[in-house]
Amino acid sequence: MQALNTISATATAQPRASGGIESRSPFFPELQASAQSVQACAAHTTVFYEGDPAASLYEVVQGVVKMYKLTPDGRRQIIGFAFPGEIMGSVLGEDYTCTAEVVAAAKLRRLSRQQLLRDLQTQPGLSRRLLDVMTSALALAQEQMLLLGRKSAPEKIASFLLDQSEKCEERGENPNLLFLPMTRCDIADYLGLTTETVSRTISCLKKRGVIDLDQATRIRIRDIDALTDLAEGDEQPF
Amino acid sequence: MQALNTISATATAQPRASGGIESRSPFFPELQASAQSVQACAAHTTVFYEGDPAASLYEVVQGVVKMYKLTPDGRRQIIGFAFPGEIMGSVLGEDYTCTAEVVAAAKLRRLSRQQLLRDLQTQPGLSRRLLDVMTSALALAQEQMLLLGRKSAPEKIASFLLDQSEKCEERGENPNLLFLPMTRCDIADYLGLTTETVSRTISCLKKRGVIDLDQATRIRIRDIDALTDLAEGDEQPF
DNA sequence: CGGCCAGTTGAGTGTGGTCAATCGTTGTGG
DNA sequence: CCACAACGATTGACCACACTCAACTGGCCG
Repeated sequence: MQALNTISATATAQPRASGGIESRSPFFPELQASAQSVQACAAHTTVFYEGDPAASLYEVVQGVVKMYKLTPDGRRQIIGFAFPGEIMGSVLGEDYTCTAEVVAAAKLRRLSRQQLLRDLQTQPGLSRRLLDVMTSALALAQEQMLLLGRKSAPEKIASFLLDQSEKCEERGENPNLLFLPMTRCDIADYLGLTTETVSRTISCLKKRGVIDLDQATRIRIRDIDALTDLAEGDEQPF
Repeated sequence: MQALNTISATATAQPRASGGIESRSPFFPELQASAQSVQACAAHTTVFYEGDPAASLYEVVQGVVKMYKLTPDGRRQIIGFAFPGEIMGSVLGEDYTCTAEVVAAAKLRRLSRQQLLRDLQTQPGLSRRLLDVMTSALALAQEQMLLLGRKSAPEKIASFLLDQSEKCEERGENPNLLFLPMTRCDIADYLGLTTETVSRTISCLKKRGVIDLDQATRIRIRDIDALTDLAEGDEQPF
């Protein structure tokens, strides 16, 4: 399966900014053996394709990668964004279940799946950590299903911004100043909306004074309580 | 969780009409120790609540259980239906991430999570099997995100019916004769629709001759190719 | 300067939701 | 045993939220 929107991998220098996002330590420190290499990938590079044999897993060291699935006619659903410290691909799945494409210039640590499978036998703690990763991935997926199936556009946007804010906080950054390296179209495909609706809803939030933005990729949260209320559907959307 | 159906697919005995779907062997045969008991649960019984401490895991031996999440104002998203052979709850999560409620009279085998955690240390193959279960659960969740975010109502219904048909086939039953123990409202909450839309779409499929139904809970697939085309969005919905 | 792309904004439409009435089945109590 | 209540399913009329199509803006780079 090929991605429709696989834009030519022009090595465009990503407009700064993702510099701050970097994981401090490898996620699986015990796996130096199976770590093949750390490679740098420019934006729009496709790391792997859905349906291809899953030879490797990748740990995001720096940058952001989006994972998505496509319908036969080209509609896209972004499954998630992988930030530094996160793992893409699964140990036991024979094929990739989604396509991974670099959003903001990234460094990826490649792990051999075969090697990992062998390590599973010898390293007792490893499967436990993998289980841990998958447990939270599954919980996140369930939360996203609730969002996709039952939330309105304003609720989706508010939830997304709050999630990003939390991620910022976990990285020790200012949770009120979000840098969003993905495009409006990416956000739309993540939330089950269109670019226009994303743009409109964000404009509306700005007009209300809930958020503020100078550039499209940089959002300041002014009223986090209003955002929380909106995410939970407590408040009138418009 | 298709991997869960790696149970003996030999037997074809399909007992009593009201959903006497039953798995013949426990999913974790090595876990007789941690298996507390097998309890019978009537329809509408709640097995566990989202947010409660996850003391136990449950294997569905017979019947069907739905798992769902709620928004603060009561909207519901069904995360999945658990059929015989499938596991509910996770080993490493401290709290349940969703609520589980019996759809069709069920028998559930309870497994102590504490005991399972201990068994993880001593039984080398166990974590591998758990990883396997979670891997397919995650793949399924991703597929469902694509459905919820990007498919139209007819595509959702068609996809759902095909999924159910596949499940039938894996159980060794007639894949063209579906028994759906869940209500239209359950189906709607699983697909991110309303009961009315589910009902309308099913009626439309019937009118077109794609499916046939005498009772609401029993659907015969007459034209599986048309259904496949519809699920992929190849065909005009109406 | 001009092309390109992401983003924004506007106008109009349509899919699916809301509200409401009716039908059909099941189960219960007089 | 039948009447009736309760509930799920179906169908219709209408509406609104989000999508489509389109125009325009602003930033970036050749």
